[in-house]
Amino acid sequence: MTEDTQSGRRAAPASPATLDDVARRAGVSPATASRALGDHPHVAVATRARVREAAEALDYVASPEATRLAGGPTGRVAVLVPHPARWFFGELIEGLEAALRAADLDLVLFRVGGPEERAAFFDRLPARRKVDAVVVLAFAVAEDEHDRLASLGVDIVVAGGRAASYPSVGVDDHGAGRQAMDHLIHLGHRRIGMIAVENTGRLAPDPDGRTSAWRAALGDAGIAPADELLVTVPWGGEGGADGMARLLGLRTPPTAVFAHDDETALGAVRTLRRAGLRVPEDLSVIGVDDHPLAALADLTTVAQPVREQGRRAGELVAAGLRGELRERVPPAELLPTRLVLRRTTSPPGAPR
Amino acid sequence: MTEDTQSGRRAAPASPATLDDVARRAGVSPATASRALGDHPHVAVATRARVREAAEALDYVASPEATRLAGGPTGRVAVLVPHPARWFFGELIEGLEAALRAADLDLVLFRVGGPEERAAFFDRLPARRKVDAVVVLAFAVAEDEHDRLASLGVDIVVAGGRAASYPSVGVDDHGAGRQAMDHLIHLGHRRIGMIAVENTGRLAPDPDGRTSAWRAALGDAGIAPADELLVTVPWGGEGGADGMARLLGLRTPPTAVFAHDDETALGAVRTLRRAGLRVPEDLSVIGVDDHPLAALADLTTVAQPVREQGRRAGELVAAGLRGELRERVPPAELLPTRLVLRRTTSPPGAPR
DNA sequence: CGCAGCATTGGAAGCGCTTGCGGACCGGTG
DNA sequence: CACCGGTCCGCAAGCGCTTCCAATGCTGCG
Repeated sequence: MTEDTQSGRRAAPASPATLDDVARRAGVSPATASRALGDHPHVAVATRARVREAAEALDYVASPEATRLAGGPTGRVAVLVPHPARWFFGELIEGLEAALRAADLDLVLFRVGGPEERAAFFDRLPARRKVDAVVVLAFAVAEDEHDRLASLGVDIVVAGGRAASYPSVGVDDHGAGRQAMDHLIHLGHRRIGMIAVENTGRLAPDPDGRTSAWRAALGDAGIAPADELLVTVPWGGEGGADGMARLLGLRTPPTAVFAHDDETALGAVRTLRRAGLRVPEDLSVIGVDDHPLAALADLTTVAQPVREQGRRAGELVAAGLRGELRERVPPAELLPTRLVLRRTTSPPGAPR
Repeated sequence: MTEDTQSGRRAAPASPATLDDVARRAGVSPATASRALGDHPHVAVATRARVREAAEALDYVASPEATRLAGGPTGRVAVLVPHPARWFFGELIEGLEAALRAADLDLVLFRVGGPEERAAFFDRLPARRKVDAVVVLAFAVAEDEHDRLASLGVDIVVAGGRAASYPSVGVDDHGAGRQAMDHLIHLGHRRIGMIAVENTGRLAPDPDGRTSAWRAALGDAGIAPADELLVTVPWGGEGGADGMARLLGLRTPPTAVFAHDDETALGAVRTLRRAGLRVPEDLSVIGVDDHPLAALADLTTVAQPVREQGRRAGELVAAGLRGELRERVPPAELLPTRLVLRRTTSPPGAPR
């Protein structure tokens, strides 16, 4: 901390160039400089160029604080994520980050995982006065939370799911579920179990999409959905393992299982392996997501473009901030999902 | 946009209470209000209380922009992360977020994954003037990058690895590697392969830690490390699968393999399964991390407290910002790793 | 050739908060 | 009783940038 070496002046950070510096260097007033840099109309091209040059030369970066204080946007968007460490959310974040970066927006992360964290966020609203928009990652916003969010007075977009009152981009969970179920049914399965995950903290905007698909697909195939075949577990591999164990404990276990997601499915597979059952010969398993490790486990699944969902959401935010899509009805974009055949599904009671 | 209802002033979001409002309500000057709220000395207790009340009543939140503009800190810390979607980084982020939130600091995420992204970041330095500190997540900062970072003029902390010039918190990679290797050697393995991962983008502050452990452990056991047993692959399950395939292609394949991390190990396991080999009967595999899915695959591994590393780094940042640890030598905290025995390792050529 | 009309640009007023400076007051001291 | 050293508190000057308003200089049309 005592290295004010070179020429006595500290490194750049001590006093970054200000707009005034740029203006002076370009030989214009700060007002004009501001307009030039901000791409405002009514600035001569030559002037604009000169200012740009000066800014460049001085390595100028506007102080976001001052900009904001004076009425401009903050250039920041809050991202509310339940579980940053889970693959699904991580992908969403990556996509989002790419889009936001392209739009020159900063991503401020807020975790809203457990109930307390979540309550704390909506209560204290730490993002208040700090961002231009907020992106909600795959969780349903409750009525009261909706109000709190509204009090931020900024645009809101949902990624990784649908939401009634906000623009959103996600996949058709019910449709994805149908793809999985139809595959199983086409293979000839009649007794199909479902491992759903608990909706703690009201995760997933469309919590029942996949489960309802299970029910609907069965119904359409003329099979009465037996309630005992639907088990609900905590999210994760362990949950999936437990769920599978419960299913195996039934008088007549299913011949195939549709797991809410790949990690749950992987857990189910472990239980089967440990029980000495072969997959898919003895029991088929299918998940949703196309998690990278699902490929390693040769898990058949319904893939969804997660990163893409994040990216689109980011673009939506950027567009909104640019003033576009302002008056339009909240668009709900649905990206396509597709069945990925691997080796955990096969006709019942038959190898291959 | 046309609801300027009540007495001409917009709804709450449009005009949050300002310090002036608070001051007026408390019957003092803004200056005093500021001091009262800021816990400055020389403010009568009664006054302070009155201001506090007023602030409370008005649901006042200082405008961070104004605060900062007037000289305060930004209350934000930049987090540089290569791959947000990978489990390791996700965990790091979760831990970091928790610590920063506790310190009332916002987390601004910057991805520095691919070479271009990385160059872009260090070139444009989008975090400039926007944060009070930066946390580097598990990648080695190059010389020139170091300089750029320094030009930000803020504290820097490394999480998930070691770094010569910055305070850091991570694990002893070499030590972790030794734990894995020693386990294999104790089991009686002599011919042990290593699947290392490419250090693209100069990831991992201590890129050679685990590999050097492989070499050292072998040497200490009186075994000459055969170069053919060391294969380097791109990070990920597929890489691990390829690496294993290469190892199997050797004239004399190893009887055990130490994979750089769990995902790589999982890939190796798949190759073995597909080759019809049994794990661990025919070949033992061990990884590092204790990825949640490693448990599902019954993978033996060396666990490292990832989230904890993030948390500690966050605390370090907070402490630094509070002015503590200012003059101390950059501390390099090393958290403990531990061997987690599961079912992918056993004595060579012998089940169980 | 004169004037309206528009493109440009500068002046200046803040945005909301922190703080140096100094005034008003109070109790204590010589 | 005048004066000193504090304690409290208000004034006002910015922090760096945006934007309203007005001023300037041209251009083009009647």
